[in-house]
Amino acid sequence: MRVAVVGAEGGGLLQAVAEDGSPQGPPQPVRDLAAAVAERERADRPRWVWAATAELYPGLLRAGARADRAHDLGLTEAILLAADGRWGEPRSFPAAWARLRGLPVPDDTARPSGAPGAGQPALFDHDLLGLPGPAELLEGVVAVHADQQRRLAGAVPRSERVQGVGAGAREAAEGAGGGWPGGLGLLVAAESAGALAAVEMAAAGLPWRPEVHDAVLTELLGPRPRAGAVPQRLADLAARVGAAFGLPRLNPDSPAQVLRAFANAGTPLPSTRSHVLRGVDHPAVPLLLAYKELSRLHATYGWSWLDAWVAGGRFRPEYVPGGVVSGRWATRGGGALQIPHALRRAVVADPGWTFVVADASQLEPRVLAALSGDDGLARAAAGGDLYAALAADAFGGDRARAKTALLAAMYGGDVGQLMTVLRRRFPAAVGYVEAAARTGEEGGLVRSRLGRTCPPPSTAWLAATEAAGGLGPDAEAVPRGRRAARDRGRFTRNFVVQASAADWALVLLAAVRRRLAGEAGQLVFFQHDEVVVHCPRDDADRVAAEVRDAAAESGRLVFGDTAVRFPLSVAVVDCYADAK
DNA sequence: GGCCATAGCGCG
DNA sequence: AAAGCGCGCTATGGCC
Repeated sequence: MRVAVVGAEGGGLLQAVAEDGSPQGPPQPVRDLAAAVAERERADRPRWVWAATAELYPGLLRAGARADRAHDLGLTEAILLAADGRWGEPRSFPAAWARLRGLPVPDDTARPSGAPGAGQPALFDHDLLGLPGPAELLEGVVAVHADQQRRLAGAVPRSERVQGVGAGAREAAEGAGGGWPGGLGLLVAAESAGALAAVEMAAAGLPWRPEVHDAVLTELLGPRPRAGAVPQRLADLAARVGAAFGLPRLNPDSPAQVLRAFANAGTPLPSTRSHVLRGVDHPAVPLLLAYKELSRLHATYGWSWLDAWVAGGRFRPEYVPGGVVSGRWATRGGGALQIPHALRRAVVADPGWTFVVADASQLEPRVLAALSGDDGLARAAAGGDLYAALAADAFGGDRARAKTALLAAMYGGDVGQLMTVLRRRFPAAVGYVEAAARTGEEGGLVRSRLGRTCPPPSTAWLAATEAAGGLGPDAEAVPRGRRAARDRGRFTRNFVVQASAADWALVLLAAVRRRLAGEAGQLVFFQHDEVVVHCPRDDADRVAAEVRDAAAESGRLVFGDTAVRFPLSVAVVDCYADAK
């Protein structure tokens, strides 16, 4: 059971549609959309079909209407277009509808920034679309949904549709148990569930104690300075860095000035990166390293961040599901996915509540094992410490070398000998990523386990590689083209692993969300391979068990029958900093 | 004044 | 030990 929905001046329109998108009754006008949605949710638990979860759901949720399932037309359109190699085309609902009707396609307009909920974006305003009213808007939602269901039914997992995929990739994919387990349906459902979770997490907020944050800053930087002033500790360090060079006016934030200072001191450096500085013997180095670390903390997550992003004891980032090409999430403002470990002290559960923090251990190598169907790697991934098992199996017990080799296989580093060992012992796994790299170098497309598709090469890339292969290329064109090809190979090599890991994590998130429905506990954070649930202390053990079950469920749904395990490390802690 | 590229580093 | 992948964010510094 599906119900298409559009909002209109507080009320809205609902219309039941079948699985294939055909209407199953007349449009039903409602005066109070949230009340109508809540009632229908209780009665039928339908899948809500709407233009964009991020636009419609926050208001519904605020008014008390929680949705269990959705079909987000914009997110689905993006997945379908990408699967066809059509990356640059606008993917919003209005764009999809315009394409369907053969009308000029509007650009994807950026959502206005600002406080969540403030100023409703006009993206789906019927006036802007030149439409007579919400009835026509509903017609569009129904039509685009039906079209997407047709395209989803036709999106058969056949890798030969992918340009440039060599036989190796095809065999590797099929050897793993056959491409996408259920077409793109699972991906689309998980993407929409993720969008619901994102809105709910933004509404719940991550518990955040401003006084603890302030105490951490004060301990590291000195007391909060007046607006615009530099904290004492930073001013001291900057002065001492300057003194070490005999340059009192040196600005440590300026790489150019710092490079000049080192050059004048007889130590020319390629850059002022920390790892370069660490190899330099000069009295300014430790001061500079300390300055850089504290300066970053102050600039990015200092008192102004606290003022801007924490209110009422909650940090409310704006998540952007599917914001990364690999399907990982991004955030808009607040830097929620880069919170420094030092500040996780400030993430403290409410009285009587606690956090269940669960993160997937060694997710990407496990994903590679499951993707490639490599028996040896799957054996190593069947237990707790994959790298230790790998080391015992093929690297004479040297865990560090085993880890380096496997990371290089997934990311494209050059580790010479280690790769030879890896290739001999785990031919399917290495073959899988190398086929993906070859496809990328040739300009082809690769896909995640659930069918999320990488972007095609840019026109600049095509120009660079064509210039290198053309007749009488100039001397610089050849290395430039080769470099472009290699760069893209590393991207697609990594894409198949990172994006499949994102598939798994997204399905995990959806499974956790479903298991928590009706419970007191709430998802409050999701970071690539990690979920955080805020729950009453008495529920923590049950929540931890649910999260573990959700991980096993995600493994089955995404990878089917595999020996590979996806263990979670689960911590029940009152403070986020105490997890792992 | 705003815009943009670059450098650098936080997270996974 | 560092580097290979994906991001967001800030400061600098050149440009219009």
